Amino acid sequence: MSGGVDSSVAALLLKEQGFAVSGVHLRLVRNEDLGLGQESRCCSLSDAEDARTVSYRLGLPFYVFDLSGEFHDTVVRRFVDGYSCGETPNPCMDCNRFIKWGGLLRRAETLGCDAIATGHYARIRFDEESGRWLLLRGKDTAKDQSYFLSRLTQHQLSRTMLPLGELTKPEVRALAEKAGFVTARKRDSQDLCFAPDGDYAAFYERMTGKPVLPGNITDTEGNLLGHHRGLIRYTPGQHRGLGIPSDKPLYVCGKDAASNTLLVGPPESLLVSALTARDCNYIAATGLTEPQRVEVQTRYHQKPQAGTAFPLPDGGFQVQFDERQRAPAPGQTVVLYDGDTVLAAGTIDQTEKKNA
RNA sequence: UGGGGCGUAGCCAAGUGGUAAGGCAAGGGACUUUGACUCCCUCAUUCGCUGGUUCGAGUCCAGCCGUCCCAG
Repeated sequence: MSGGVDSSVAALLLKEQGFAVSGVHLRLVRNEDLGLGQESRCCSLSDAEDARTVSYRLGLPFYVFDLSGEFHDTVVRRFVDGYSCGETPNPCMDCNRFIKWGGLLRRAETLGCDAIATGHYARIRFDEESGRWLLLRGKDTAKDQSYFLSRLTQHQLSRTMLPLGELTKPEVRALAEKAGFVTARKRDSQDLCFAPDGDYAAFYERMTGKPVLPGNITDTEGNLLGHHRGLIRYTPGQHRGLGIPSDKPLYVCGKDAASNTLLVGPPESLLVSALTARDCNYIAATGLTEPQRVEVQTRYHQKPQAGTAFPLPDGGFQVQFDERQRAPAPGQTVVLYDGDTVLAAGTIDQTEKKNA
């Protein structure tokens, strides 16, 4: 229980359905260790208190698991490493994969629990025909979070309950309101939980002890246009923060970590015709054996895009888009769908900008 | 030193007598369990300076300063 509305209602629903439920709050960050203030969003003291309050109201035993060590060694480390390589990591994906369905699931199993439950908007089904656990979009397409769960393995899926999968956000808020939860009206959004001030560069410097170096900004022809304040402050497709006066707005179209150079260009320079994915997870089938028509998301809350997925020898896949896509970023997650069903997910490795 | 051009917000740039467009940048907000995108709002009592003409000047005139080009 994060201390938000969704996990509060998830607990409520399971309790009402007669399950033996325990409330668990994860402590992921020790602010002191990271040199942060007290207002870290999903790990703050007040969020833990809110989770505790809801648990008590429901009469649930309540635990706080301190997974900050694992969190640091997986999520934070990969975050830092990703930026070091010039990529754009997705720490929330890693947190699900290594923490919630890592340390949390293991502890739950050790304690004899049959499953863990979360407040994600997605659905899990067992498919008799294929004998596989399937991950489906949430019924509330506006809040669908299957993207973030696309890394889950068959075992993890088999041990997971998502009570909010058939509900909409307004319904969940109404249930929370009716139950009198303190979390009923808490706002949805949150920044990265371990860098609440939004200053990634400062966080990176604290964690690595290495300074973030300024460098040149050039166009694709190599003309010097300005200077950047450290490559990690920028990601493909980004527009804000470049500080370059121009007749048309400019966007980040590439990063060269070797020369510490940021490449910028017009919107057309961002279009990608194909990408390759590494480190892939297959859900609906054990893998990809032949080219397959798919719907693709390269970011959360994106309208699915048509394309064709081709298997790669290393177990990864390549996606060729029907229409070129705007700024998919290496390091981010690409998810393949068939309608509401998640087929596979991978980490974006390379992107191709050839005209298709 | 002559001749010509120019000098409007951080940058670019409309505006030739009637009370300062727009773009880029910047700041703020919305959206959002990652990075982004997007959207909305804000942003020159003032037009290099000083005088003058006029009911009224960024717009006309004079001088000065600055800058660019051509002559040299």
